[in-house]
Amino acid sequence: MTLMILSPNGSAQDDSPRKLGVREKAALATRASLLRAAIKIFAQYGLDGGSVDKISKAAKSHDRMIYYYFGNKEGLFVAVIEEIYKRFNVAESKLKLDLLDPLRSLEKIVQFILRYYRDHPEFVTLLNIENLHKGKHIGKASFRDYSSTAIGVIDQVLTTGAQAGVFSKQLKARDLYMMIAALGYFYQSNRYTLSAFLGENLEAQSAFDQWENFVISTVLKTIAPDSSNS
Amino acid sequence: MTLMILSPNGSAQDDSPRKLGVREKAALATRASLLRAAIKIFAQYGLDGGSVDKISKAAKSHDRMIYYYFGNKEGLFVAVIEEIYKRFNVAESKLKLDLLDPLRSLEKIVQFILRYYRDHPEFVTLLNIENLHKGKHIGKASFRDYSSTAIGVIDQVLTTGAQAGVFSKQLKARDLYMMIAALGYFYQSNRYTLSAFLGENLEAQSAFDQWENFVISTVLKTIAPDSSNS
Amino acid sequence: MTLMILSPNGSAQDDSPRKLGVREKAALATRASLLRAAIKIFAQYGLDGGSVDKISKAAKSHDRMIYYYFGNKEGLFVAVIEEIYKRFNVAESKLKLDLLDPLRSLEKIVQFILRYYRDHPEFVTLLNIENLHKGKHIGKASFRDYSSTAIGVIDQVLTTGAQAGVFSKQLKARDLYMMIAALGYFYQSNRYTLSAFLGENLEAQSAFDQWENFVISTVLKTIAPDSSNS
Amino acid sequence: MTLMILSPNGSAQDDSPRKLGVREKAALATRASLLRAAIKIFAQYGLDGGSVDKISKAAKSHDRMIYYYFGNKEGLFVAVIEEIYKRFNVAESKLKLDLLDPLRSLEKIVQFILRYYRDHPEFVTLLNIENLHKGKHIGKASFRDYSSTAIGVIDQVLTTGAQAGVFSKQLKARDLYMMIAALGYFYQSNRYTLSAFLGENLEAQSAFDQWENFVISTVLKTIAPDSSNS
DNA sequence: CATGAATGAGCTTTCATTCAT
DNA sequence: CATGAATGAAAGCTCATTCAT
Repeated sequence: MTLMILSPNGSAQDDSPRKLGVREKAALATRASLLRAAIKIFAQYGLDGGSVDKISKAAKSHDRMIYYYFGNKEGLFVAVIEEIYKRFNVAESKLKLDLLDPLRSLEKIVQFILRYYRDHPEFVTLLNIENLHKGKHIGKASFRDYSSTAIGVIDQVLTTGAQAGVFSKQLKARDLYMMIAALGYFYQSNRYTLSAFLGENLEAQSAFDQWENFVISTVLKTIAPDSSNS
Repeated sequence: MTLMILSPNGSAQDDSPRKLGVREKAALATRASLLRAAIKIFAQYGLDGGSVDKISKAAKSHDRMIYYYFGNKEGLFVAVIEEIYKRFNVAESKLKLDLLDPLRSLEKIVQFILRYYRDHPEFVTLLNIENLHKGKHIGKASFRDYSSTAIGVIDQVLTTGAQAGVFSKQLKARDLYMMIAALGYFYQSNRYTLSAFLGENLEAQSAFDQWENFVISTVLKTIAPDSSNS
Repeated sequence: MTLMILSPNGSAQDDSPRKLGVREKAALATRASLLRAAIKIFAQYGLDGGSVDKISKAAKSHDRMIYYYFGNKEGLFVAVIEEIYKRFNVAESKLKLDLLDPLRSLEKIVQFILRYYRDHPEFVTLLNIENLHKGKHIGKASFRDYSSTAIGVIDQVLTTGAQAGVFSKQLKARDLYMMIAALGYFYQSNRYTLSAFLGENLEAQSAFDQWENFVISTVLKTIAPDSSNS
Repeated sequence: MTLMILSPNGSAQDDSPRKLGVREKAALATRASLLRAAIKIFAQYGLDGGSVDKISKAAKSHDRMIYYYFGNKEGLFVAVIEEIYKRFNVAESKLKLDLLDPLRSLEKIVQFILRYYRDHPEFVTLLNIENLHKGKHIGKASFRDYSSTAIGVIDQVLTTGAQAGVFSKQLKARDLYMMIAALGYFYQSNRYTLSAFLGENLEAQSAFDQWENFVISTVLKTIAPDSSNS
């Protein structure tokens, strides 16, 4: 469920639902359909603007079903937050890193994060919505500490790199993680106001590529051993 | 109207309104009061959640006045976006930088941005809202290109620093500006979800101080001349 | 569904709803009640003046139900137009005419139309409203071409009368129909301004009787074979 | 002020405003402009839909002026009703009839009425609106009995025709007037619903011409001496 | 497991009108 | 003679949610 370190333990399947009846299957399908629609509609219209009606119609279901499966609108949004983190984690877990090459690993991590944000704007949007609501729902979501594992991986990379003498020893994994996330997130999240100000379309492929290169080089500079101290 | 470079030309007073009648004064007060209330309420409840009723009541005025002065709710929000940018700019213009000391200047710019975001959460929140609406309103706002002047200042600092041999010549001001903004903005904007994940309260003074130091040192590392290239 | 020609085929029951549950019955009652109230309120206050609130209250229901059953106010008005035409048609279909007596048939048709307008002022009023709105709703209503069948009957009467030598052959049924409708409609529709001008109350029974006689005699003169041509 | 009978007494100028100051002129212009705008807007949007705001803007004036000149919205509508009757009368007064040719005179009267309705749809529309409001405003308007003079003229024509032996003696002028008005008015007023039903565009020139011919011939048949009675 | 019916509160906006200058 | 400011009521409509089958 996290950045995989060359050991594909794909066996982990906690919530294994064995042998579902046809009705249970249909029920799960309805639930999944509502959840998928909710992600789309909430990302598009916001939490207030995304009405249960819009969602149930997008899912080709009925309002009532949302209450049936998620209790109420808030419960649905909690499930949405859970789901998008789960998806992020699943994607993250498919990242294959070679700890023997920490520089390359770090580059890959940066690339993964920046591109995930770019390719999943609903993830960014929904996190923004949640922060606008002061993190009210995330506390009610039930998931194991995902992000910390991501930080753990960065920590491992940092440690390996430091041992190899290519990285500075003083850096905290948390800071580096936040730095990468910030540089990727901000670019995506604020692309509309930024584009207006910079007079430049940040959604263009070239702009993104340039930014990605900048972030990678900045991150590498950040972890480089202090030359004046050596 | 921008980062002031040691030349306090505070005299500029463009739209000087001379001799207002008592009615005109009251009218301006009503408008200003509505705008102030709108900033507060929109930041608190969002664009959908911040009803014209809540706003007009917070301003001790009436719904109708919003339509009188701003046309409609959207016009009010456009005015809000304009206003918060104006405020940011006014604050920015009070920053006094000594170009002879580019390192210190850069440090001050970073500090200013990070602390402005921290001390004006409504600025961050409202920009998020605007981005959630795909920058729909900012295009309708009428203001001179603010951010580019900010970038201009950074550009000057970078050039001065490069001439003095303390900065790398290859860095683009735009990238550096975005980097600083991203690191400051993300910390503030995503503090709720981040706090949940890191298991750490990012609103604590110590957490902020630590992050500020990290950002300053990272920025300085980023602009440092490439030692291997020297 | 039209002027019945002595063949009472009252059996026709197309949309037979068999065995309704108690809920479904109540639902239909709610819908019907809203529609009835809408006819009354729209006729009384006009389309703008007849608020959904007034209507729902008159129907002892709730605003929301109008949107539930009719989509919006406009949809409700479309349903109203449909309904009043349907009612007119039902009444029309009960008219029993003897084609062997075309003179008497024509007289009966004139009487029916004039008296229907008089006894159903809401029909006239609502048609006026619709024309004030340039026929915007009638296009959205779904009904089989009613009026043309009415014209068809007049056509039959005219043909029969012409064959019997009592009617002129040159008259178009459409023109005769419009003439009768015009004479009946105008009297009812414009009775307020007319009364003011003529200084005479057109709502008095005697005034109506006199007008009815005038219309009948005029119609008969109109269809009479041209004496100079005989 | 009425159907002129070959005696152009154009001298009648009651409300002669002699020598206006420049301010008084401007004031009258404002008033006239508002009135003109009101006719247009009321005809277009109805009494409820035609807001004082729309009207004052269309007149390039201000809401307040409506209250200044007409007291309130109702007063404005009363003035509108007055104005359109006045206009109709002015047009009517320009009709030149030769009483020595009653047949031709009648034809001309029919033509005048039908064409006036066609060319001044706002007249028809506004009368409809007034009738929808049960003639509430017309009573408050101050004008001399216009329509009765029209009837008077028809009466003269009828008398002359009867004396000449070409018209029936039994016809009442009022009935004939109402008949002509009805046939012209209904065609114009109900053209939208009629067009929908007849499947024929009544606004086409050819349709109007045909109807005009029908009305003229019908009117002539109506006043023809009863051949069986002669 | 799913659905149509119902509810009451809330939303943005427009309205006719009056006030103060 | 004209204007900007202000007001309170009401409009059409959407909302999240619950009820009864």
